[in-house]
Amino acid sequence: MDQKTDQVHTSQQILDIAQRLVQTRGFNAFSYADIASELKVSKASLHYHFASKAELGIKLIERYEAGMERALHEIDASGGGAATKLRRYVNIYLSVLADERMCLCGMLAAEYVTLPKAMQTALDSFFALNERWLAAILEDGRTGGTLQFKGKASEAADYVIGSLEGSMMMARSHGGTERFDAASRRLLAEFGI
Amino acid sequence: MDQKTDQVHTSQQILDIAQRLVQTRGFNAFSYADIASELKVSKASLHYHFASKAELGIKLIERYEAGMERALHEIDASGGGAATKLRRYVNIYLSVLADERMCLCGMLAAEYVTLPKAMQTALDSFFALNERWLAAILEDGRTGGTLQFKGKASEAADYVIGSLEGSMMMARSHGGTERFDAASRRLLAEFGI
DNA sequence: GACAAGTTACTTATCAATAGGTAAGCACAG
DNA sequence: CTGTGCTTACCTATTGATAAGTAACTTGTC
Repeated sequence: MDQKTDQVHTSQQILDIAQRLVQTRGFNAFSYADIASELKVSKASLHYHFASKAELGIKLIERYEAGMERALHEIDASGGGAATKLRRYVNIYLSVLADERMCLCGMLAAEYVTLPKAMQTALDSFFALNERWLAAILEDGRTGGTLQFKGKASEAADYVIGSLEGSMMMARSHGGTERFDAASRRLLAEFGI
Repeated sequence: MDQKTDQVHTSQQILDIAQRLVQTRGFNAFSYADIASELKVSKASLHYHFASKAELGIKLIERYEAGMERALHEIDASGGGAATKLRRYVNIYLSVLADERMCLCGMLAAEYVTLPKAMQTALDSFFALNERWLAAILEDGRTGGTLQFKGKASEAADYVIGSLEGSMMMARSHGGTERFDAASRRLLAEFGI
């Protein structure tokens, strides 16, 4: 097999495994050894691709944010009103939970104070992206009369993010998505949908 | 000094320090060495009081749940309607956040899958207590006309807990309580208060 | 009330396992 | 023969945990 392809392939595989481990166990509860044994490569090989755990963590957040950005653009492009877009946003969280995972960044938010500064900065950026996008959708919906809420759209956006992340966390220990479903329906109902 | 008093004293101090560490850093991100150096005792001494980290964790949750139970009984006894009681419940979370901490159990919920079974069970019990109490208050308020919401009270209670825990988590990385204040006001508004 | 026999609350010293990380070198494609 | 993608073989620090000992106090027995 081609080496360059291999490199990309291996790097991606490392990130895939690491992401799943962070989403299920958290950043402080997995090690290079965990990835190495699963991928059947040496720990040193992991250090070749990601010099330090902090660097791996940063790449993980950046990739996750890029994926989220793509998903948000797809929602933007897919047509439908603000209410539909909000529903689709909630469904992103639902699909993560259905895979028995936490949101990568929700997990990392819990570990925030223990993370390297660069990871904290990357995390801030992820949540800022979500807040901006959500606030715009909410404001748009209120203007168009399809969404109802009071106060600043940015505050409402923070509320939505906090609610979804928290409900996800709570639902995870009970298995299944029922609790999250109920909570997200309630959240959407607040906006009149 | 009296020995028995000493034991209680030291055990409490260990729990106090461990609790703060879990609430700020998480269970997987602190060690016996952290407590030992802060309390200026040997690690072995910690193992004398709490044979294993898992045992320490269980005691931590049990004590926290007992404290919560006391706080809830105080709210019950303090008079006032369901709306006032709900407000006071939210204020418990607010005071924890004002101390720059996460809810102990909210933190542990994030680490759920990495915890010893006995800790998971203790955690379940904590959240079950909160859910039961909240559901009763909510149902009471709805019956009395002081709180408005739709659907099952237990589901509404789950929603409140998830929202509060999540908003707390999100607020923590931004310092201050403003974001949590805004979110909790919005949450309470949902119930018509 | 004296004194042996515990008990309590620690200590020092040590352990195996694991953490993240590095140095040096090998195989192989271009 | 050079660079890429790895490996083997380490290293140091830290993890939770244990063994063995000690000083200080308590308890039961005579």
